[in-house]
Amino acid sequence: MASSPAKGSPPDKRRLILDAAVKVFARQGFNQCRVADIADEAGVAYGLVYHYFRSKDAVLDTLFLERWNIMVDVIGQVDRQEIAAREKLRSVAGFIVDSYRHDPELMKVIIVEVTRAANSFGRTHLPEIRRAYDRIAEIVEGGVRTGEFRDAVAPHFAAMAFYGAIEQVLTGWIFADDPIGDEEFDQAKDLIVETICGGLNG
Amino acid sequence: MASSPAKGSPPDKRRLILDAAVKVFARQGFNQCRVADIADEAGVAYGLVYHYFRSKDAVLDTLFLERWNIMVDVIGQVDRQEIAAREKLRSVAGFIVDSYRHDPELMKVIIVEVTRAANSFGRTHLPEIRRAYDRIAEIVEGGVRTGEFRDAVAPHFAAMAFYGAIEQVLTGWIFADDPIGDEEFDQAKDLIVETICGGLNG
Amino acid sequence: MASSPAKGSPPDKRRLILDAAVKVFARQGFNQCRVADIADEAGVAYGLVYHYFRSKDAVLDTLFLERWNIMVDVIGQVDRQEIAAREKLRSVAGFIVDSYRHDPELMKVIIVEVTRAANSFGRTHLPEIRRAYDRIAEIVEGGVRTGEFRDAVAPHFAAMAFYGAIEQVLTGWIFADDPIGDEEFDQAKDLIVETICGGLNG
Amino acid sequence: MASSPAKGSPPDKRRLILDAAVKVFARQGFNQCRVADIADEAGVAYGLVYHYFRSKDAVLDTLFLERWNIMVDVIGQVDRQEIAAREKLRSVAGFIVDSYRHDPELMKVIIVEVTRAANSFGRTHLPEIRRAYDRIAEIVEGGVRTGEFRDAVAPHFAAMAFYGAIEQVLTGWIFADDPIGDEEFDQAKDLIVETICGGLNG
DNA sequence: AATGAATGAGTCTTCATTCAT
DNA sequence: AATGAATGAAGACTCATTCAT
Repeated sequence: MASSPAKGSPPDKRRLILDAAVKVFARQGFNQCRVADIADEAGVAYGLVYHYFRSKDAVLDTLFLERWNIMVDVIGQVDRQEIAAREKLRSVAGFIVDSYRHDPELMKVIIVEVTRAANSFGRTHLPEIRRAYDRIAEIVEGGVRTGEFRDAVAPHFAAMAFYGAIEQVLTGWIFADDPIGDEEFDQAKDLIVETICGGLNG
Repeated sequence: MASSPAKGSPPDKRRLILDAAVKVFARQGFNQCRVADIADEAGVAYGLVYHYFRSKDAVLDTLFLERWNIMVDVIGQVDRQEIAAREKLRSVAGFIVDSYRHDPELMKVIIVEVTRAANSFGRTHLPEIRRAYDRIAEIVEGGVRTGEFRDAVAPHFAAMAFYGAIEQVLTGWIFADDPIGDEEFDQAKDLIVETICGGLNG
Repeated sequence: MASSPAKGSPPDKRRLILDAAVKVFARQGFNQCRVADIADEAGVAYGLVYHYFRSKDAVLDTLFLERWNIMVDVIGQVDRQEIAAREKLRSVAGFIVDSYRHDPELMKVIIVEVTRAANSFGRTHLPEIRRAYDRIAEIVEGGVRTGEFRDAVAPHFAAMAFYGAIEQVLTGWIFADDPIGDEEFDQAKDLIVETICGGLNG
Repeated sequence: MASSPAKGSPPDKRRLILDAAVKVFARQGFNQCRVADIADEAGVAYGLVYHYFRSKDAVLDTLFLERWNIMVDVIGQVDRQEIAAREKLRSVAGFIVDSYRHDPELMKVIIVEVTRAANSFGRTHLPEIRRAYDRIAEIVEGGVRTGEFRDAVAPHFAAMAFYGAIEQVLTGWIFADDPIGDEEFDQAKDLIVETICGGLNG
């Protein structure tokens, strides 16, 4: 989903390129697409991509960091709220699911091309990726401290299970052939939290 | 970790190539490595790779299917055992973790290059990938049927959370700089099951 | 070394660009530098280079012709003086050496990018280049006519040896890592003439 | 002029490429020619150039070093002969002129693209280039030691004048439109030595 | 089976030049 | 005059695949 400039404002070509890149990376994959595809999709000249970005890699770096940093910030904000730990996890899961609902292509690119790409962008952005996990772990830690969560599971480990569950659900949607309905999105938020917090044994 | 031929038997060049490919794919990534790297690592001539495999893709296909089919079989066998559902999940988690312990490079390749590669091998092998999820879901289903698991969480969804948690833990190891100790592997098996079955609330 | 406008006069952007081009061509070579480098070095906008010059080539053409025409004129003036042929050659060698001393970067550009560039600028400016050789040859011819020089060496040939020796000395300086001292410049003038006129046998 | 394989031997593609590169570099200049031009001229596939050479640069490096090292060796051998210093210079001038006569395209490439290319190959090959000058200087030094040459001119300087004169003559031929006759080559050898040793004053 | 030379399409990147303001 | 965004052609290099031996 493309960011739209204010009404009547001149088209921001840089933004146009980034939005086009999301579409193309999502459709064909980073490695399978050519820079020309991005330019074509954006409706700009080939060279303009290189006017705004050092390289094809830099385009993906920019896309990832823009979104990922927002997510990291949100997780931090959520943790600072005065609500139950479970509600915090609910907010985080909700934010990530809504991120996918709002811009599935961008989230697909982030998950497929970055967070699991251990030999390329995942390695490059390891610090940023870990920062997100750490912040989720802090939420769990808080829950353990207040006694809301039991300490049978190490916070860092719980964070991995929680984020892993979310990413797996998103991966399922990414692979799905049919569009995902709103109910499914909302259900997912609940189920993720219910599974991780409530457990299967209940 | 390479499969070794019986003592005294002639070296199976095809196996040599597959084992070399695992190393190279794990080290550099499928897209970043060249066919020449595989041949070099295997110590065989360039052209021999094409004698045994139709294409570079076919090498990865072979590696993936060899291992993945074993896993799918194991999950099925586990489900047929007369044990508690939670124990079944424990066995599955144990098998996957041990797969990583036994051959981390192959598991890295499978996770990084296939199960999340929505635009390339993940798409191609979607049926096989889904079969594994389905079998895990069947285990959960069985647990719900016997009343061991509550039905607050849909089996298919629980399977995703379960497998997602495992893959996230493995991804953490994949990205780790230091080697993983045996205790950590064993602990992980327990924690995954404890998290998914017991939940954080306990 | 940049030409400076009269005190208080507005900065001549065209001159600024030419002087910057000399620096950049000398530092990186004509082919290795970009038009942006020239604009940056001059501190002007990219497009202004194209306001004053038709092309990147035209910048070098201008630089070359500005200096080369002066040299050709000087050689002509020297020849018209009533002095010994050897003194004329001494004046020409002195002028070229001083040209290098005064603006080594411009001379580097002229020698490296034009006078030996048989497939690009050297070909384009062949008439101008030959005019200089011809004028030197005329000096030698005069020396032969007056009996000062023997006729064992054809004037045109002597001119080539003379100019070749000078250019080789300059090339040595161009390649040198350390700055050249004033004594070395003055010595060179004498040695060039002494070598060509006196010969090694003496 | 291409090196020819022994009769009946299979065509050495590497040699074919080098010989083609000489032709193309001489005709169009190193920067103006494309790698495809070399492959076309050699009648081989594009990729084969990169099978035998790391880069376009490496092709020129190889060409230069092959020939230049021979020249340096020859100068050393000449100096070890028991002949007059003047005869040694005659031999060196003769060898260089004959090198041009035998393969004018290669010599053009060496002079135009390397020995004066202060920002690219000339800089890279500075040690080799200087070695040649040094050996010529040693010849002059020997002449001064035996009293054959006067010591009014420093050997290193005389070497530059000598080599500069030769290169200028070759440059004249390089720029010439008409082919050079055998007499002109032979004359040049004598005139160069006569000019540098005998001097214009005689 | 085994070798490695040969092929050539594909693509990122560069950069001179143009143009709207 | 001055700016710098926009254009797009050009070219080096890569590398999967083929093939002759």
